[in-house]
Amino acid sequence: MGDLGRSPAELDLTIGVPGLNSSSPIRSGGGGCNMRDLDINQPAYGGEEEYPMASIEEEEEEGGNPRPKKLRLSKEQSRLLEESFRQHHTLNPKQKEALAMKLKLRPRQVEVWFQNRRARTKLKQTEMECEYLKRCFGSLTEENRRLQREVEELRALRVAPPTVLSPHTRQPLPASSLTMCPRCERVTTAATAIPRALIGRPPSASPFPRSTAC
DNA sequence: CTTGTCAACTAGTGTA
DNA sequence: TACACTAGTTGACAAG
Repeated sequence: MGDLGRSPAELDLTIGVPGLNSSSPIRSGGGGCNMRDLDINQPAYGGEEEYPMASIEEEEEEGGNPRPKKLRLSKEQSRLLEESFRQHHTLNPKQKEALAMKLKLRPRQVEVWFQNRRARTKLKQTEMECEYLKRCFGSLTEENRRLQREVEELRALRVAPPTVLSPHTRQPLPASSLTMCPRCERVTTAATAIPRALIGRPPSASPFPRSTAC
């Protein structure tokens, strides 16, 4: 992250300049700056490949350099690579070669950049997925708790029969006087459920006629 | 000194 | 078998 916030003065200091001697690197603000004192076009690990911007160091250190110093791509190189990455996440050999030429890098560097870029993209996606799944887990846990409470409440209702007040006397009715609509399963009293047309029928008749229940 | 970033590496795997 | 890719790692470097 910190790299994105670089000051402009730090950026274009180490672009390979053909013919520039390594003993006189370009630096900003005079001497003493330890940032970006490298030519980004230096090949890594002694550079067995031959490429337009072969480094001075390559000539100097033929004999087994342990590991090259850290290279940093310039702002412009990064921008072009990002732009290319937006168009396609992988490169065929021709595209790689062309892009490398354009950026004055070795194809291997372009290839590595794309590999790392894909890895970063995937990591970011994984992190986002992780966040999403965490949120899902949270809401499902909450939903689960709510449903558990509901189950407990319904269990309690089954143990103790419901208390229904008489619409006439406002007194609790005995459970035996309650009946349930077969369609909507709503509990009601026999007295209120009997339609007027059925009044006078034998008590065995259902208060919910087949065609007119609820 | 610690930590985060990133170029560049190695090892392992899939594919034509 | 060669090549391209991914995952994991290393090491340089900057910033806090």
